[in-house]
Amino acid sequence: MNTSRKAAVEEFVERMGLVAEGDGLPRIAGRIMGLMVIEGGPLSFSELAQRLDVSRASISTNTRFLERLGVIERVAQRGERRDYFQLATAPYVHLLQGPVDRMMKAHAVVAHARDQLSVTDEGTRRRLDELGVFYEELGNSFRELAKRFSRDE
Amino acid sequence: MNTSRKAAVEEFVERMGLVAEGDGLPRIAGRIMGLMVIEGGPLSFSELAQRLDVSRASISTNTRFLERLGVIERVAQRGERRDYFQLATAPYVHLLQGPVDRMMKAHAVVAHARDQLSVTDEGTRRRLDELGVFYEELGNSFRELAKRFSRDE
DNA sequence: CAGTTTGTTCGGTTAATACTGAACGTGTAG
DNA sequence: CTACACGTTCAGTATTAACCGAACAAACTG
Repeated sequence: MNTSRKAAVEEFVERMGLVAEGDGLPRIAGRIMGLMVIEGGPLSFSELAQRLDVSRASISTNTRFLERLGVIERVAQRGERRDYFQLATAPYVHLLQGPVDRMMKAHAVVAHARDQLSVTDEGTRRRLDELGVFYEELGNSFRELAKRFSRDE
Repeated sequence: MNTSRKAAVEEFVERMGLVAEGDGLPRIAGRIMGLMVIEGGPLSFSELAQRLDVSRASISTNTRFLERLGVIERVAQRGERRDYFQLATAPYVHLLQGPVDRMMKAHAVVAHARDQLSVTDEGTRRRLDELGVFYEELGNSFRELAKRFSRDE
């Protein structure tokens, strides 16, 4: 039964890798997240490399990446030299920052275009506004979600 | 002054290409969208290739892509053999379908994992639930936005 | 019927980037 | 002091996918 659990965990970790890839994150980052969701406790650098069967170099770059994002945090173990990692509090909020920035950027692109050439044609202005509202609302949704997920859970 | 407008349009079109790329769409698809937002009217296949300085092959694949997505539609011109394209009604809703699907998929991955090994550890179950809720809520937000943008605008 | 235009499809090239192996610096243990 | 463990960095490799040119079928023109 332990073997089937192990298989299930591995499957989940792999799938989280693919999910992450779909969101534009490196696959290994997703696999790290997946493993950390399963195993709560702090995992050592080497343990990650071993369990995921991945080079230490990749663990280094991806833990730094997730750490910088705010999804995981590096913790020290008393008397241990190794680095340990665990999920940050409210880890998933930080996954929304990238999308929020992208939407703001997109909105700015549209607004800039509107300022430059809106005068000319009425239809153009209307279509630019619609597109601008789209990106704006999308950004707002992400921000609201982020607010929700920063409080609780 | 016409030259500056032309430059502004080109800049916007290029930037829309980059925005699209950030959203995981092919750059040319974004450029097509950008051009169509500026020029309202139906644009011919050849015109697109010409204005965007892009191979007809790319126009073919990307118009098909956007058409399939529902963002643009292929329209006929009386007595014309060429294909013309224009923005669909409520074009941007369809850009949300992909994200919605991805979130549902992600949620399913988490739910499946939860079903297989939730029994064992309490913390694991909690963390899986949190992640599941995250994807679920994200999907819901996309759906709500889609509903908003399918009505008006 | 020959020749042209239109859009699609396919094979190959190119560009971006995730990942690895190896070299390195630092700290620790024997 | 030598040997090893740990994490980072860099250069090279591999993989993915966007894009193009060319060959093609279909439809129209003279």
